[in-house]
Amino acid sequence: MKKIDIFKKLRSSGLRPTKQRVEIAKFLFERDKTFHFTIESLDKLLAKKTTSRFALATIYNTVHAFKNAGHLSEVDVRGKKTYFDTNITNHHHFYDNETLELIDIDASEVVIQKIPKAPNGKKIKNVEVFINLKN
Amino acid sequence: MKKIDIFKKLRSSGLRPTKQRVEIAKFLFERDKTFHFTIESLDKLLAKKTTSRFALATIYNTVHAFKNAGHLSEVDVRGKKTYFDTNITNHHHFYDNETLELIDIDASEVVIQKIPKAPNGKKIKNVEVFINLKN
DNA sequence: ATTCTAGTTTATAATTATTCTAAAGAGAAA
DNA sequence: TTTCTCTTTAGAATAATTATAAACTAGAAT
Repeated sequence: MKKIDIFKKLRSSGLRPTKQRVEIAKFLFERDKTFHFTIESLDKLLAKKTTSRFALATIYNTVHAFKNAGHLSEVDVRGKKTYFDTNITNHHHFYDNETLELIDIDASEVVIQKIPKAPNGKKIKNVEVFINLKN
Repeated sequence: MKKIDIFKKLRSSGLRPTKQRVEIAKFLFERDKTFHFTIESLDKLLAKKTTSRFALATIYNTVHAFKNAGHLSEVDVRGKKTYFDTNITNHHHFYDNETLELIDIDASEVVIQKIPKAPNGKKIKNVEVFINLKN
C-alpha cells in the first residue's frame, strides 16, 4: 500500500494526516495479510515499531475513526477488550479460547443453508459465524 | 419450576440457598420463556419485583456461579455490558442494533452446510451464529 | 515564508463495568 | 445456643474507555 492510499484512508475517515495518524495507518494497512488487534496490543506494537510516542487517546480516536469510515471492523469476542480487524470483507472467525487469538475464516468457507427471516419490520444487516475452539 | 428445583440449581452451583440467592434464582428460572439480561437490568428488575435489597456484588457473584455451573449462558454482544441468557440449549441470536435487544433463534432454524475444519491440534467447541438486525 | 485558525495530541481526570475487600450478618452443625 | 464458616454488603480497587483542557501543528490565508 502506497503512502497516497494512506492519505486517502485518513481523509476519507475525516482525519488530517498528522504524524501520529500516518504512522498508525501505515502500521495497520501497509501489510500483506490482514490482522487482528486490540487497542492495547496496537499501542505496544506501535511503541516497539516506531520511535514516536502515542497517547492512548490518540490511538482510540484514530482507530474509531477508521472503524466508522469502514476501514476497520470490530469483532465480537467474549471478554473485556474490543478486537479490531483490518479485514473488512465479509468473513467469519475462529476464536481460540486458550490463546485468545482470532483467526479469519473466508466467507466462502462457510455456507449457510437455512436461516430464519428477520422479525416484524426488521432486516438482516449481516450474519456473523463465530466458531469457538478448544484443545 | 418448583422451589425444589431452585434449591437444586443453587446446590449444583455450589451455592447455599440464602434469601438473596433464592430470590435471584426464582426470578431467573421460574418463568415459562427464557430471557436475556445484563447485570444492570437484572438489578433493576429485582429492585422492582422484590422488596429485598441486593448488593451488586451479590448479583454478579450469583449470576457467575450459575453461569459456571451451566445454568446460564453468556452471549457475545458488541458493547460494554455482558449479556446472559437463561436459555442454555444450543441456539443462536438475532441482535437488534436499534433496541439493543437479543432474540433467540432455535438451533433448528439455522442449518450450516459447510464449515472449515479446526486448525492444527484444535477442536471446535461450538458454533455461534449472530444475526445483526437493522430497520 | 509568516501568520492565523481550526483541528490534534497529550496527560490527566472522569466514567463505566466489573471485581475485590473487610467487616457485619446469617446458615448449619454440635 | 454457640461456634464456625460461608455470605452479604458498602465501598474501594481495577480496567477499559471516553472526556477535558491546555499546549501544539497542519493547512489555509496572507
